Amino acid sequence: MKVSREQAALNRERIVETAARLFREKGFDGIGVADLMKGAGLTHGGFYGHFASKEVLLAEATAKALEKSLMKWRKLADGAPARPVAAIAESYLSVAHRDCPGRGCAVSTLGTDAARSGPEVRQAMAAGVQAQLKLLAELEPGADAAAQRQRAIADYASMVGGLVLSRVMADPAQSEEVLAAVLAELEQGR
Amino acid sequence: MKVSREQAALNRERIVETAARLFREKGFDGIGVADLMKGAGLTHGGFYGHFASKEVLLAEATAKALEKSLMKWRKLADGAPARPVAAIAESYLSVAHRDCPGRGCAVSTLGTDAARSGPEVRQAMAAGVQAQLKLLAELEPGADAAAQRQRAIADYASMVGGLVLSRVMADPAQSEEVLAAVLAELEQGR
DNA sequence: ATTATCTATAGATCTATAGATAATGC
DNA sequence: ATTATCTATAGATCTATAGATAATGC
Repeated sequence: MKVSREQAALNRERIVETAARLFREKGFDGIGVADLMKGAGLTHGGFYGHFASKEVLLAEATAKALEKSLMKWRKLADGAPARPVAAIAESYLSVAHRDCPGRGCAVSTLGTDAARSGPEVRQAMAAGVQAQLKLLAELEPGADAAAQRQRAIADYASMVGGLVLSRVMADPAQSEEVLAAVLAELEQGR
Repeated sequence: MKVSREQAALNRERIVETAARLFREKGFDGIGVADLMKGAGLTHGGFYGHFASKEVLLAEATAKALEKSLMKWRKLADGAPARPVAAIAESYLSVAHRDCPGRGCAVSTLGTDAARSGPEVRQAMAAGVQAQLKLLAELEPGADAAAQRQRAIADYASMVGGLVLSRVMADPAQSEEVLAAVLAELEQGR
């Protein structure tokens, strides 16, 4: 039953990764500790050897999800140096992203849950958002740093809101109209 | 114990109003039928005389909340005929709105919950969003109806995303920076 | 007689803990 | 000997239902 320390660390990692996916797919209250552990291939009693509470995992999974998003943004920007923000926006406001909430931006899937959560979770998400805003601001055109940051915030808000709206729309045509409109207006603006 | 038909209809109405507030404040899974009924001054057993299930109430409360938002937008637009969209955006991206989720836009509080819900709830929210987009499009400047609608969608997405981000930010200064930036960029765009 | 509401509870599920188990690491 | 995981369960909570109650509406 017992595993090596190394394996235990890998198990912990797998719990966080599984949680980062399942929370984004089902929401904070949509998945329980037992099913979460099952998803990671463990039994639910073992959970509390790794985490003090479900909420601690929420915070960690949120941070992990946003770290991965930041890495993805960096890659997208590096792959399109002439128009990095447009590359990020096109990826963000895509049908693929809309249909894969479990691997996408945690703000678009867990933003409202986080806003209602305790300080640990909110802090984790706020820090992740700030990191993404920092990168986005560097990539934005603009007269000065303040103008770049303002644009970064506005663009991020458009992307988050656009994706949330596209997921609310049950009709695919309506949903894709939203994605296309937000993207078009975003690229028109510059 | 029994009340008149008229009173029963008023009670049903009060359950929906209470639900519309509490769901927006606490999320779909953050409030149970018992507490909901308590909030409406009734006992929880009586709930199922009015609604077939909690999910049916979710859909109805969502529709009610969005109807009220639409009425508010109409009023704001009528009160500022020279710049109706700006008036709506200023109200939407305000500290007051951020701090009163229970009386504010249901997309900003329940959008991600709705995206994970069944067809009834999603349909209710999608219909509410379409009604708001219709009004907003009429108020937008633009060469033709298509341009107006595109702007309406993009502006709505900015507002929703901006408010969600502002609620994620635990630090008031950061939160208000988001509101101000989205609003400024939105008004600059025209 | 009908029915809106209440009390009580069934049955499921959820977080967290206690204690047993068995393999690791000294 | 230590400890990562497992089994089992406590205690709380949640949706939904059953049956009783008492006031309305015919």
